[in-house]
This record gives sequence, structure tokens and C-alpha cells, in this order.
Amino acid sequence: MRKRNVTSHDVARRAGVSQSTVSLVLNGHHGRISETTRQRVLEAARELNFSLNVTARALVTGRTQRIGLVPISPHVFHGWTGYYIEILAGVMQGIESTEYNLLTHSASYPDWCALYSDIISGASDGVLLVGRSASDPLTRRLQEHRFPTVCISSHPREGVCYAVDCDNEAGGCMAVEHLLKLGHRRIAILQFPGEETWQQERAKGARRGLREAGMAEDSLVMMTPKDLACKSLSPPPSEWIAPLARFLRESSPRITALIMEDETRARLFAETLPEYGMRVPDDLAMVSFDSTEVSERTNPPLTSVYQPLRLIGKTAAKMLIALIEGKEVSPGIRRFPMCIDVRQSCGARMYRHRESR
Amino acid sequence: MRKRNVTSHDVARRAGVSQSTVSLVLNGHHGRISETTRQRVLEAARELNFSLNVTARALVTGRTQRIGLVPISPHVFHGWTGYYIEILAGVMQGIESTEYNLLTHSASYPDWCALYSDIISGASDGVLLVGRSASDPLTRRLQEHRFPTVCISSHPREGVCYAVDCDNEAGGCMAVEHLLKLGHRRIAILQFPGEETWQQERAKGARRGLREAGMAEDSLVMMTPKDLACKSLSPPPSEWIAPLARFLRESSPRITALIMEDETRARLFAETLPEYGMRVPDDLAMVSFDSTEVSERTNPPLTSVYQPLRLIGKTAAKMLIALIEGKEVSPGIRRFPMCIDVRQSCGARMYRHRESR
DNA sequence: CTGTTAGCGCTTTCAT
DNA sequence: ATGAAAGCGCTAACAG
Repeated sequence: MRKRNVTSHDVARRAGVSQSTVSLVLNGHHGRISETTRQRVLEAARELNFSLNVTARALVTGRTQRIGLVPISPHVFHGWTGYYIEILAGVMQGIESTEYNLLTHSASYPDWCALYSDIISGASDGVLLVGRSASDPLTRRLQEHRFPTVCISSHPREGVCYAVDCDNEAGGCMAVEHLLKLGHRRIAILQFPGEETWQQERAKGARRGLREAGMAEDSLVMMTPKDLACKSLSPPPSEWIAPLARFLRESSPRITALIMEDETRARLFAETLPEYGMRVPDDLAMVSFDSTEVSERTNPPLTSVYQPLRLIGKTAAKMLIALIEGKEVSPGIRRFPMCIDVRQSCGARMYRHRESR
Repeated sequence: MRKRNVTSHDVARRAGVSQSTVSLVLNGHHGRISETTRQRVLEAARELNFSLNVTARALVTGRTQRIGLVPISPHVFHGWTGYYIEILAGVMQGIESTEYNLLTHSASYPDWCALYSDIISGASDGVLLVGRSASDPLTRRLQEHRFPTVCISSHPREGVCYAVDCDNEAGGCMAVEHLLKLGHRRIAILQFPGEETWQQERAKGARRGLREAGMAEDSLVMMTPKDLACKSLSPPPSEWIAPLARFLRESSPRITALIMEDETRARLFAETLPEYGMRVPDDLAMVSFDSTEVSERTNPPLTSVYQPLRLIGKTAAKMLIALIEGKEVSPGIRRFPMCIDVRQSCGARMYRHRESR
């Protein structure tokens, strides 16, 4: 059905030279080819509308000029997830002036092994692992294989790796500090199932914030869906929203502030709460994380701990390309600072703790 | 630096068979290989951690198992553009249960020729052209080349093509009808520079709506940035927001309603308007298009003509895969209906004209 | 049932 | 300066 593509052989024949000469010309091995031949080849190529087959080139050079993006699941693109929208924007910015295209590994993989196979199968020169579970064997395996890999947000707990993240611990601390400063004495953190590094780091920071303020341990309530006696935090909302609302209302001493890392769920919760007879910020102060448009446009706008997601995505992409191209890249976790964007969900008047971006 | 990958030769050697046998086993040519050999090969492959090189396979089969996505510019991912977020979500949904990955053509291309070359260079089996200008030679050239191509939203004005779009004309008509019904007698449409099919179709629909209501021609004011004496509709906002506000205020007879197709700009305009002493909907009714979260979360929420962008993205992806796989696909433009989501930007009480999605 | 063989289209020595 | 030839890792006839 598709026309057979013209090959460099066709060009060679037309230009009356050998195929290897065509290749030399096209790869700009300057000086090695006479100007006359060069022109002849270029013209033949143009006349035939020749376009070099990247697959064949990749096979011989071992380079595809593609970087892979591995989301924790293809579903992350289904909703308006602020985190992914921003990371993706950053990655695009990082590669848009390069010769690399972005390959999103979104096919259906029965397990991480299949994904692993697909990654190292040579479809891309390196990958960006976005929010992959730190305990995921995938990351370690890629590392062992010496496959160029940069982790975003989540990273293996041990061993060297290339990763870009933010200062989660400081962020967790900030959230608690802010709430304490506003007078809250019973603060809950809803922890999602999973063992991501950023979750643990933020929790640690939160505890530190509490300690530094000289508060009692039990001023901070760490919750998981289990505490709410619900299996997951997925829709239908009634599954977790109602239990959470009840849990908060019936808490004693009363919990007056809630930290939810997931913006989208935080928004859903804040906006549904009135149905359960409570309001943000009057009956409950809320702090979310990431501070994308999702938090910004929640009703009421959510105070949120900001991380520079675009910068993180961009940095990771550039780091990966450097790695691929064999440049010197110092391993480790590159961390960006977080800051708090104060809006209306804690009752304070809206203001910004940082320059507008 | 990177380890040499294990090849099927290595597996063959270890299993004590020929390389082609390995290939046959891996490709599941059932029945042709004895179960004993099969197991031996599979075990050897597992032991060596073998993973098939997709580049080599692609070279010989001519199939990459990738579909390309060609945005009108890589910049579309920079902001919270509702249109792209939704289309991307749809495309991901369309391919997530398939064996295809998504390749975003986001490298820097000096011109459309370079992009064209990159597309037909064999990096993907087909492409989704998102909002490419209808007058763009790229589309036509791909068609001529018989390269599997599906256009989203924009499509060539003549000749056969595979495209997925919505019923723009009906949408344009709806917007005008709605405003007329609310009593508006001077309605402006801000047309962005460009000659996209959807723009023209919507404009045509708007005119039809006017005619059908028996209104005078000049009840509809078609504007372009030129009318505002500004070069573009890009930031800084003062470049076009102030002129547009002035234009509306000074219009005579007074323009009382504005249709802006671009949600993001519509939002910016609606929210900045108070700085110029006007308010939506009191001083100006507004209707936008697409009706994504952007319109939904504007202040005030914008009445918007909805198109099922996810469904469009998903349909296009599935259509492309069918095309690639040589299935029968009837050419032409597959159009989905539009409908109007009434919110608060026209002063009416909020209600929905369609089922919740 | 399994092995031999011929490419896929390109890059890259190595001769000439 | 140019061409011949090897080979990247794989698939798919075709033999045996």
C-alpha cells in the first residue's frame, strides 16, 4: 500500500556515484567529498525527494535521537493532573531545541518486565522515569544495565542514580510551620498508599516542623486510607470523601487542618466538603502540594507548597541528553527548593511567598 | 559506556540452535517449533536477559509500532491549553491497550520540509496531525506519499483525507443562537489569524444562525487583530486586551456579546476586563469554545461550545492504527456533534444542555 | 521441525 | 576523492 521509499541507493544511481558517497555527503563529512559530487548528490536527493531512513541509521549507529518518557501509568494523562501537565511542559521545553523527539511508553505492558524490555529494546537512547515507585525493580534494573536513566520526583533509595527532585523535606516542614503559625494544633496528613521517596521525605519534614515548634507528637495525625476504612482513594468519591469528612468532624481533640499532597483529590475534597456540612477554610484549613493551576483555581483557592515542576522536567531532560551524549554529569539527586503559595484555604488573606513565575 | 546488548545470536548459541530458530520462537510461529526447543530457547533468553532489538525488527518488517503526534508547534504543551490536554488524553486512551507507543515530533525543525522528512523517515508507522493548518503543504505531501495520516480538527480543504473533527458549523450557529435568544443584537466574533477549516466553518455557522433568526447582517461583527490595530494576540496582554476592551466600549451600536474561540485567551480577557471598567456578564456576554476546565474554571465560568475532544483524539488514534494495519477505513471527515454548556458568562443561570460526561 | 541464506538501509573502515 | 565491502540485529523465504 505505501510506496517503497527512495533509498540512498536510488540517489546514488541517479547521481552516478556509489551509495557510500551519498552517505558521506549526507553526513557532512566535509572536505572528503569534492564540491561537484556533493552538489550532484544533493540535487539527486532533492529531485527524488529522498529522506534518510532513521531506523537503518539507528541500527548501525546505535542512536535513535529519541528520549523515552515512562509515566507511572498511561492513565496519568487522562485527567487534568497538574503534576504531569507541568512535568511534560518542562520536558518539552528541555528538548524542543534539540534533535531529540519524545517517545512516550504508553503501550500496554503486562508487568514491569515487559516495560523494561521495551525500554532497553533500543526504541530510545535513554529514559525519563516519572514518579516511578522507588521500590520498583525497574529503576534498579535499568541502572544495572547502564541504560541512561534520569528519575523525576521518585528515585531509588540506595545506590547512585541520576535524579531531579525538590526539597521535599523542607516542603513538608513549611506546610506544618504555616499551619502552626496560624494557630492550628491538630493537623492531619493524608498519606496515599505507596512508598514514594517524596512522601516519606515530606512526612519527615512535617514531623521536624512540629518538633522545631516544640509541639507534641500527637499534634500531627498521619492518616492512610486504611484509617478511614476505605480501600482506595479512587472514585466514587463517597468511597473516601464521606469517611474522611466524618473522621475529621468526629476527631477529638478536633483536627482543624488537613494536608493533602494530591492536588486533584484535595480540590475534590475541598469542593465537596460543604455537602457534609463543613467548609474550607472556616471549618477546616487545607494545604496541598505542587501549586499548579489546580490549586490556584480550586474553590476556595488552595494554599499549596510549590515545586518548580517545569524546571524539574526541563532539567531532567537536559541531564538525560547530556548523559546520552557521554558528557560528564555528576550523579545524585538534584534538588530544587520548594516554597509556599498562600491562598485562601487556610483563612489567611491571599499573598505570595515568592516572586511571580 | 553502555553494555553491548544481548542479541538473538547469543541466545541461539546458548540454546544450541540457530539464530533463526530463536526468531521463530520469539515471534510465536506456533506449531513450527517443537516444544522442547521452544522451552530451551525461552530459557536461554531469560537467562541472558535477552530483549529483542526493535530497531532491527523495524528495519526488516517496516513497522515500528509507534504512532507519531505532530502538534502545530511544540509550544502547545507549554501552557494549560485545554484543547491539547484533552486531545492528548484521548490519544493516550486510544493507544493504551495497543502495542503502539506515542512519538511526539517535538524536535526543532527549521521548516515543514524538515518535519516532513522526519515524519516519513520511518520513525513511526503513521501520524496524527493536530490542528495543522489546512493550507500547510505538509498534509498534502504526506497524503501524496501515501503515508498513513489522520488529521485532527484541521484538514485539507480538498481531496480525500482521513480526519476527525466536530460539527463546527453547527457549533458556530449554536453560539449565535444562544446569544440572540438572550436578546443580544450586536455580537462580535474575534477571529484569530490563520485559515483553519474550523475557524471558517464556525464563522459560516454563525452567519447562518443570524440569517435563520432573521437578523440583519451587521448584527454580527467579524473582527481580526488587525481591526484592533494590534499585530498579534500574544502577550503582553496590553497588546490586545486594552484595544479590544476599548473597541467594544466605543462600538456603536454597542456590542454586547463576544465570541472568542480560544478558551485561554477568552479567560484572560474575561478576567482582565474589570481593569478596564467592564465586567462579564454585566457589560459583556461571552461565549468560548471547547468547554474544557479552562472555561469551567474561569471567573465567571464561561458559557462554551463543547466538542468531545477526548473522543476525537481517541477516534483519530484508533483510525490511524486501523489504517496502519491495512484495515478498511472509509476516508473523509468524521464529525462529532457539538453542544453548548451554559455557564455564567452570558448572565443566564447555569445549566447544562447535555448529559454530564 | 530446523538451519541456511538473503536482505532491510544505512555508516564506516579500508582500498584504490 | 571515491568505491567496495562488512555488518548493525533481525525476519522470512526456502531448503533440507
